[in-house]
Amino acid sequence: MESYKIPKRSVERLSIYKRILKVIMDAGFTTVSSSELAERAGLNPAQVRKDLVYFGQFGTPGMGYQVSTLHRAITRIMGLHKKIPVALAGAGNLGQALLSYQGFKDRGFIIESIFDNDPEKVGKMKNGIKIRNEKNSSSEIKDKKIKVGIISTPSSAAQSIANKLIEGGIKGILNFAPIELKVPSGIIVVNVALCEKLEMLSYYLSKRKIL
Amino acid sequence: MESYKIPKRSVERLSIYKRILKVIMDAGFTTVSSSELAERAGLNPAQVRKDLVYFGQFGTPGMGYQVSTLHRAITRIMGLHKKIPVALAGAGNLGQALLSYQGFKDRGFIIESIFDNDPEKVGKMKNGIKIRNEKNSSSEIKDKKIKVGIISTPSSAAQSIANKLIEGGIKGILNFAPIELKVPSGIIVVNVALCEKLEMLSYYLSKRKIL
DNA sequence: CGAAATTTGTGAATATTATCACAAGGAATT
DNA sequence: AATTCCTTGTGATAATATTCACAAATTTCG
Ligand SMILES: NC(=O)c1ccc[n+]([C@@H]2O[C@H](COP(=O)([O-])OP(=O)(O)OC[C@H]3O[C@@H](n4cnc5c(N)ncnc54)[C@H](O)[C@@H]3O)[C@@H](O)[C@H]2O)c1
Ligand SMILES: NC(=O)c1ccc[n+]([C@@H]2O[C@H](COP(=O)([O-])OP(=O)(O)OC[C@H]3O[C@@H](n4cnc5c(N)ncnc54)[C@H](O)[C@@H]3O)[C@@H](O)[C@H]2O)c1
Repeated sequence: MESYKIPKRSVERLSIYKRILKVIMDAGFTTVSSSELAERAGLNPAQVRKDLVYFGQFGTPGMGYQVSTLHRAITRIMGLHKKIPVALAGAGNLGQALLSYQGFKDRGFIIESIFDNDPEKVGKMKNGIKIRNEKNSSSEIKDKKIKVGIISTPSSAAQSIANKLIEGGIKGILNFAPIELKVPSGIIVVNVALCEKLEMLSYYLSKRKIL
Repeated sequence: MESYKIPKRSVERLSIYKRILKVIMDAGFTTVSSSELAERAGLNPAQVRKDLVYFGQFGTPGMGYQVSTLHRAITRIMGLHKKIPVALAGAGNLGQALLSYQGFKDRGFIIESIFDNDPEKVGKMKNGIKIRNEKNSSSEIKDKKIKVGIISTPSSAAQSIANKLIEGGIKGILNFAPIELKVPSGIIVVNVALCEKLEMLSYYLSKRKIL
């Protein structure tokens, strides 16, 4: 049923290749080899080729890859060629940083709804949108047909807001709260494990007797 | 030279176990089994046991793990039992969110220096610290003996600020800029690949014809 | 045009990670 | 104290992921 088994890591790297291709393209180069890409991404050239071949044959032996063609192909493969409306739950410190992040817009992710439960915040405008009460999130998401949600509430509220988003029709969640969300099958959750990363850093530095 | 090869993933999961143990401890339980931990972390019980055994034998057959003992052990293994001074480069949207994040303090990460290059920001106070000009970052870090840095500048500035931090004696970097930093061997970089995560979400949703 | 130089795509070989499955250890129960 | 019931730690096995290495394709250059 699944189109071949493509490693999750390969998908994540696709995003990295796209970013690097953009840089190369802007620098005026028209072709690039797998070893050049690998060098810039800190990977093995064979891995770059394997990753790309999961999605099609983009290269020309003796020459490499057409930068703009490959960039466009990856953009399309990842579904980034059209705008994606997004709902944001939790307009706190992190939520507001995400709201004003240009990089999301550049990639086509448009935040179209914002939810919070703080009466101080509900009703206020942010980035041209009115912050709504999280109680109404399901129906608003349903109305706006939004499929992607970002959770940046405290972890205590994350599961309940996830349920509401899903009830409203959200199919994919980017979760910043340090908690494993329980979701029905078919719903995709991607966690941004920020604290874990910092703690990993602490581990490696401690091990080397640096801290 | 390296003490056994412990998978990076195991280290990251250690951090997850610690978080879950805290929840279980606060709920008043004194012991926990690998299957309970696995259930809550969305993992396989054997994996939980394997992960823990990399670091020591903490369990009692027939009973499981002593919650508080294991929590303390992990905290120590990860070097989180003492305060860790941190330098933050880039006091923009994200940087300011990180600054006011209680979770970092709770985990012992104390931001003691902030650098920016925006004359509007330099000199202003944030969380009780004066934002310094990034030009002076090396010497200030050297003076304060800070070993951990967080980079939340635009990616165009990330490499140069990384160089300065390292020059000042920083050994570990948590990097939010979407770029692969080049660093001397011995310096540890952990990337928070936020855009990649969102793009992955887009990919999986597109593949399922949801977007 | 033909030879040399590149560089892809890929099967095979490694290496790494995750899961299974069970003997052995210890707790709880009678 | 014997029995039953759990649950660990771990060797064996399976699944994944990465790297090697090379034939085939194509460009470049003489
Ligand atoms: N800020 C960071 O740098 C950072 C770093 C790592 C992880 N995180 C995680 O991200 C999440 C957000 O962090 P933050 O610093 O922005 O916290 P915050 O407290 O500043 O913001 C949380 C926001 O969520 C709102 N909220 C609470 N309950 C809600 C509900 N039921 N529905 C909708 N909104 C609700 C609050 O009113 C607040 O505006 C937390 O889970 C935190 O652990 C944050
Ligand atoms: N904000 C987000 O939600 C988000 C999400 C994903 C990734 N990121 C990444 O995080 C980084 C920061 O994002 P942001 O939204 O906070 O950007 P921002 O523009 O709001 O902030 C960047 C800050 O860095 C400062 N700066 C610039 N050059 C500097 C230098 N050489 N030394 C010190 N400081 C310098 C700027 O003055 C500014 O204050 C970027 O690389 C961005 O791609 C941000």
